[in-house]
Amino acid sequence: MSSEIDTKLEGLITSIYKLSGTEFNINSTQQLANILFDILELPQIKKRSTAENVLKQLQEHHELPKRILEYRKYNKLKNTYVDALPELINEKTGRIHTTFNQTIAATGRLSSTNPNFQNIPIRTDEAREIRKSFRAQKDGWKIFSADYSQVELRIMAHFSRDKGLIAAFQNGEDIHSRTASHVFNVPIDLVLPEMRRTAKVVNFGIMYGAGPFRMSQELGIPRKEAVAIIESYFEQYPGIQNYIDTTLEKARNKKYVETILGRRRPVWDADSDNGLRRKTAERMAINMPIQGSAAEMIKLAMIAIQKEMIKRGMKTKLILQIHDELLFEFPNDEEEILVKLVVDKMENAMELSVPIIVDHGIGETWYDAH
DNA sequence: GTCATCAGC
DNA sequence: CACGCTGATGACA
Repeated sequence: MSSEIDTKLEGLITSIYKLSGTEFNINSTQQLANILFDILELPQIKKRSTAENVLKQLQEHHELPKRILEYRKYNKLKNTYVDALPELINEKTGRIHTTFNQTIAATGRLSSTNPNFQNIPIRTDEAREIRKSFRAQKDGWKIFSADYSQVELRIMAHFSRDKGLIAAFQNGEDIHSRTASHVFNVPIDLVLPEMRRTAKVVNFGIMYGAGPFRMSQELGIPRKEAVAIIESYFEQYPGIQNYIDTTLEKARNKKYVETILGRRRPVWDADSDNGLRRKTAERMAINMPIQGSAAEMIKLAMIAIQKEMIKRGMKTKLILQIHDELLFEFPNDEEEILVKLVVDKMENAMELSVPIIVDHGIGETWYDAH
C-alpha cells in the first residue's frame, strides 16, 4: 500500500506545483493559503482557512483545491497508518499493543494511544483497506466484531422517556426513516434515501447540541430550512426537548451533570453571561450523560464477558474496544458459544426502557468482520 | 507548546 | 461564534 500511495502522491505533487505555478510545502497551511487566496485570488470562505469543507467549496472555482484534497487524503493515510503501524509491532509478541487510558475523557469513555486504535479508517473504501491487515495471530482463528446499534439514541430515548422514540425502538422501526417521515411529512414507506440521510444528520446533531447554523452547513441547506427541521424534530419528540431543558436546569443549579451510573462532569458555565461560553457548556451538558452512559454500558459488558470467558476456560481474547464495538480473536471451536455470550452480555449489560441491539460479524480480518 | 487538519465513535 | 468526545501528524513560533 505504501508504494502504491507513493506513486499517487508523486503524480499529485507534480500537478499541484504546475497548477500553482510554483513549488511550495503542500503540508503548510500558511503557504497553501498564500497560493489559494493571494496568488490565485480564490474567495475566502472562512478567513484564510484551508480546511476540508472550505476546499470542497473552492473546487468549483479552480482545479487546485481538488488536487490538494486528494493529496491530503493519501498523505494522511500513508503517514498516520500505512507507514506508522508496522513500526509499532512488538518484537516479542508480534503484535501491536495500544494503551487504553481510563482517566482522560471527560465523559468516561476510554481513549487509545500509541497507537490510537480507535481511529483506524473505515469511511472510504480505499482507506478501509487498512483493516485487512489486522487478523488473528494463529491459524484457525478468526476475528469477531460486535457493535451496539444506535446506542446513544436509545439512551437518549431512555433518559427522555419520549413516548414516540421509545415506541419506535420497541417496535424495531428504522429510527432515521421515522424521523424523516415526520420532518418531511411523508408516509414512512415513501421516505427517500436522501431524506433518511438528512434525518440521520439531524438525529445525531441534536444529541450534540447542534444549532441551525451547524445543521445547515452539514446538510447544505439554507438556515431557515434548518430552523424548520429542528422545530419539526422537537414537535415529533417533545420528550427530547424536555430532556434538554431538564438537563440544562440541573447544570445551572447543581453545577454538574451525570450519567446513568452517577459519573459526574462539572459544568461551570451553564449560566455564564458570555453567550459563547454558555452555549459551549450547554452542549457539553446535553451530550455527556448520553455519551458517558453508553461508555458505562460497554464497560459493564466487557467486564461481564471477560468474567464469563474465564469461567468457561475459553481461549478467546478480547483485543479492542472502539467506543461501541468490541473485537475478539477466537479459535473456530469457540465460535458458537462466543457469539451467544457476547451478544447476550452486551445487550443486557444495563436495564433500559428500550431494547438494546447488537450487530455482529465474523471474518479472517477486521475488514471482513465489521 | 500550540494550531490546523483529519482519522474514529 | 456556530456539534459532543478523542489522538496523530506536520508546521510554525
